[in-house]
Amino acid sequence: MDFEPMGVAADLIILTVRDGSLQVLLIRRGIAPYKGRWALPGGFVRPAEDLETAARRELAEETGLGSDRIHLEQVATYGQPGRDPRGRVVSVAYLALVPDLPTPVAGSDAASASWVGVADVLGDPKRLAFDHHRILTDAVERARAKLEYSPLATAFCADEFTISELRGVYEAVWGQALDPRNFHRKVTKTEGFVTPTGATTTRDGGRPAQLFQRGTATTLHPPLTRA
Amino acid sequence: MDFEPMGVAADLIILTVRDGSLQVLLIRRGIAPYKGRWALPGGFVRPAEDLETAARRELAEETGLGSDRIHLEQVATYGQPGRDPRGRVVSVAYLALVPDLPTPVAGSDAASASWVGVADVLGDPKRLAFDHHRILTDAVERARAKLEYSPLATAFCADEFTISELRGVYEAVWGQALDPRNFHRKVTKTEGFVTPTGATTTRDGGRPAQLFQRGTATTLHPPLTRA
DNA sequence: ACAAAAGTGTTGTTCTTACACCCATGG
DNA sequence: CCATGGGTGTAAGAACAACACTTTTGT
Repeated sequence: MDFEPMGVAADLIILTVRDGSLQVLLIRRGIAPYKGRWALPGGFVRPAEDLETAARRELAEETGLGSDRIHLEQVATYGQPGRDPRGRVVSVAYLALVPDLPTPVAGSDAASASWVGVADVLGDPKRLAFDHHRILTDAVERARAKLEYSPLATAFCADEFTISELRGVYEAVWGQALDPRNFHRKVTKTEGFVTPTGATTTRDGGRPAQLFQRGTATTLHPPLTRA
Repeated sequence: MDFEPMGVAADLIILTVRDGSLQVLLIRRGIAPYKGRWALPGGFVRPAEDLETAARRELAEETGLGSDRIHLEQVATYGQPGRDPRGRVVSVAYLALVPDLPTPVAGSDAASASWVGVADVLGDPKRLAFDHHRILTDAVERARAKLEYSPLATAFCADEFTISELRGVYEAVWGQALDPRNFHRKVTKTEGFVTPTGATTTRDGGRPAQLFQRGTATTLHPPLTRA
């Protein structure tokens, strides 16, 4: 056992869909390095802590979300020497998908946290500190890909949702309009994707829509497809 | 910067297809802990070394493969406290896909390395040291999934290969027979998957088969599908 | 009545599957 | 000639895309 000790951090890409666009939770750095720049929330993994546990702890600290029901998955690990000017730090990136709750992003220790449009951030490679632009790019691509073959889009929705709300998630994440009629058919016919609750709502305007919950499927057959 | 220093290792899941079955390169551990058990090859990341560089170095050490043309991708990172009884070690797993070369697995520092059938190893959760059974499970599932939507199967083949050799890769990795005729059509019609070299071979017996090389595509549209 | 969104029907096209069939070689 | 694998044709069925059309609400 003869190794170089390194810092191990868990960084979070927390995504949500708000106002029809995909947004990411960023914090404004209050200290050097990269003071004043935007960064992904994150922090060091503690001695007796699992990687995912650390990610959930950070998630709770940043969002105030009792994180048990929040979707969280590991994306990749970044360890280029020099990626953190303070020393050798290896960062494990976790992707979190949260519904658009009226949660006002409980400001914690980090200076100020806020939701920022993903398209804006990805369009400017210098906006983020460290190698976070790269990490965000990878995480967003993961999310986009997983919507195709998994029922993950429901993670962005409240417990009960309408088909068009679900379609809004796809359209925001993929940045692409989908045919409401074909989408409706495909989603409701795919075994285990969504299950009707029996209730209806008129919150989207027009004719009342059925409400659904996530189903039990973990993969979608056949997948939904992007153009 | 106040963190618990940890060891960071790169572990390798080196897969190949030999004799019609998917095999993984394992080493027999010569020292405690888990002395005498099989384990994935790997080692600590050095101070000035990138994670992928470390993985390529280990790959070269274990297989003697000048690794530039070998497919290597990160799978996931494992960091449960207690996964290594010697101390806190976080392990970044890399998946390598190599052709069935007549390379006799250059024995290095590690006691003895050999190819073992993946089905056998996965069938016995106690065969591998540490949490390597879990890591192997994840890596194999990644490989199986990626064959569907990427031209990755060619990474298991020599520079020039026939369609039925490529089919043999799919059948070994998925553990499932495929229709030779439909497979042929699908592969040759998918833009950029394979390109004919013009040469033919009779090494598979029967009528001479065209030889192909990998194409330039990075994703397959439409994907090949498992049952 | 009208606008807006939900949801169903239909039609032509494309993809998939299963399998019949012919081709080109080695023995 | 025959066995072996390479490769093409084809027809039935499934999935898909585009869009006309009906339903049910709020205003």
